[in-house]
Amino acid sequence: MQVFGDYGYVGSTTAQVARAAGVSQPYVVRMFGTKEQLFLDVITRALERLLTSFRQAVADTASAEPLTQRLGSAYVNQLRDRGLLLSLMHAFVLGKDPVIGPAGRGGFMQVYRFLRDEAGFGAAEAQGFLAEGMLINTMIGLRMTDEFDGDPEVRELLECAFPTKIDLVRSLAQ
Amino acid sequence: MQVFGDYGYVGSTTAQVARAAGVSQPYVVRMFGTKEQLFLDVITRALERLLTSFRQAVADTASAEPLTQRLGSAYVNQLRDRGLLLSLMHAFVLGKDPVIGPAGRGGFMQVYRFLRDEAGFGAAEAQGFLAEGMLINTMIGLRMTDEFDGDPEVRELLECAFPTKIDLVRSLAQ
DNA sequence: CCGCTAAGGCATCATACGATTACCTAAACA
DNA sequence: TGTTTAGGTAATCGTATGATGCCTTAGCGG
Repeated sequence: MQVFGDYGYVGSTTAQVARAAGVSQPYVVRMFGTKEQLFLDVITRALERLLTSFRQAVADTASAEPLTQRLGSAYVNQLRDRGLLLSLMHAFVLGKDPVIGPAGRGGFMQVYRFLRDEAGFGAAEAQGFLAEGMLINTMIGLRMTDEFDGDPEVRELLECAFPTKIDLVRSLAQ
Repeated sequence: MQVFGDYGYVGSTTAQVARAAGVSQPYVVRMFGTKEQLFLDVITRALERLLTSFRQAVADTASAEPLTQRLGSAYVNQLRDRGLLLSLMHAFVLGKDPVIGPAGRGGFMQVYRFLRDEAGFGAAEAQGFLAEGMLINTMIGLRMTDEFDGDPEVRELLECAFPTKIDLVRSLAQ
C-alpha cells in the first residue's frame, strides 16, 4: 500500500514492493500471481479498512459529535495507514483500464452506498462528503503539507480543509 | 493530453503519443527532449487553458448567472478538451516525484490563487469549489458515466454532481 | 533416518520502452 | 546547379521490469 500510494500502479515495481516487505522480488510475484492482482488486493484491503472504520464511527452513538464529523475524523485517520487513501486515488484515475477500472468504480460506489444506506446521508450530503474526501486525497497526493510553512496560501487552504485535524495531518503526511 | 489523460504519466508511452499525433516515436522525443518534459508541457498547457476559460467567465459580467455557476460551467466545459482535466489529476497524485511534484503543487495553487484573488472567493468558498472539482475529476477518471444507465445509484450520484450539465458530461466522457 | 511440505532465494529470461544515431527528402535560395 | 535547412523516419541500443524455473533450508510426522 505504501509503495503503490507513493508511485501509483504503473509507477510501482514489484521489486520496490519486495524491498519494502523485506522479501525477494520473485516471491512477491509468486504470492500474488501478477502485479495487477497484487494491486487489486491492495485496493480491496484499503476499502475494507476504510469501511470498517466508517462503520465504527456510525456505531459510536455515545459520541457528542455529529455523525458527519465522526465520519470525517475516521476518514482523516486513514492517513495513519500509509498509502491507503492514495492507493485508492491512483485506482480511481485508471478507470479506463479493463481490470482496474471496474474495481475502482465498484469500490467508489461501495462508499457511496454506505453513505446513503448506512450513514443515512441524502444524495447531496453524500456527494458533498465525497467531494471533500477527493480534495483531501488530492492535496495529500500533491504532498501539499510540504509547503505548509513556506507558502501562506497553502497554509490557508490546508487550515480550511482540515479545520481541526491539521496537526494530525501534518504529522502523518510524508 | 489525451494519451496522458487516459493512461497517466508513467502508463503512457511516447509511442502512444506519437501514434495519436500521427508522427514517429523518435520525433516526439526530439521535439520535447524527454517524456518528462513533454508531460510538464502538457500540464502547463492544460492549466493555461483552464485559467483562460475561468478568466473569461469572470469577465462575462453580462450573464445572468452568478459567478460560481459560470465558473462551474467553465470547468465542466474543459471536458471538451479530451484529457485536460485528467492529465492534471494524474499530475496531482504524483506529488512525491521530484519534478512533477513541484509542478503539480504550483499549478494547483495557481488555481486556488485565482479563486481567491481574481474570482473574489473566500477561503471556504474556494476550498468548496476545488472539492467539487476534484470529485468531478475522480468520477471522470473512474469513467463513471459508463454505468449511468446500468446502475441507478451511479445515476443518482452523477445527477447530483452535475445538476444541469449531465447531458453534456455524458456526451463528452469516453 | 527418511521423505514431504512450506517458505523463500538466485539466476535468468523476454519484453517494452525511452533515448540515440544515422539517414532521408523536399523546398528555399544564393 | 549546388547547398543548406527544416522536418521528419528507420534501425537500434541499453536498461528496467514482470515473470519463470530451479535450488536450498527448515520443520515435522512416521
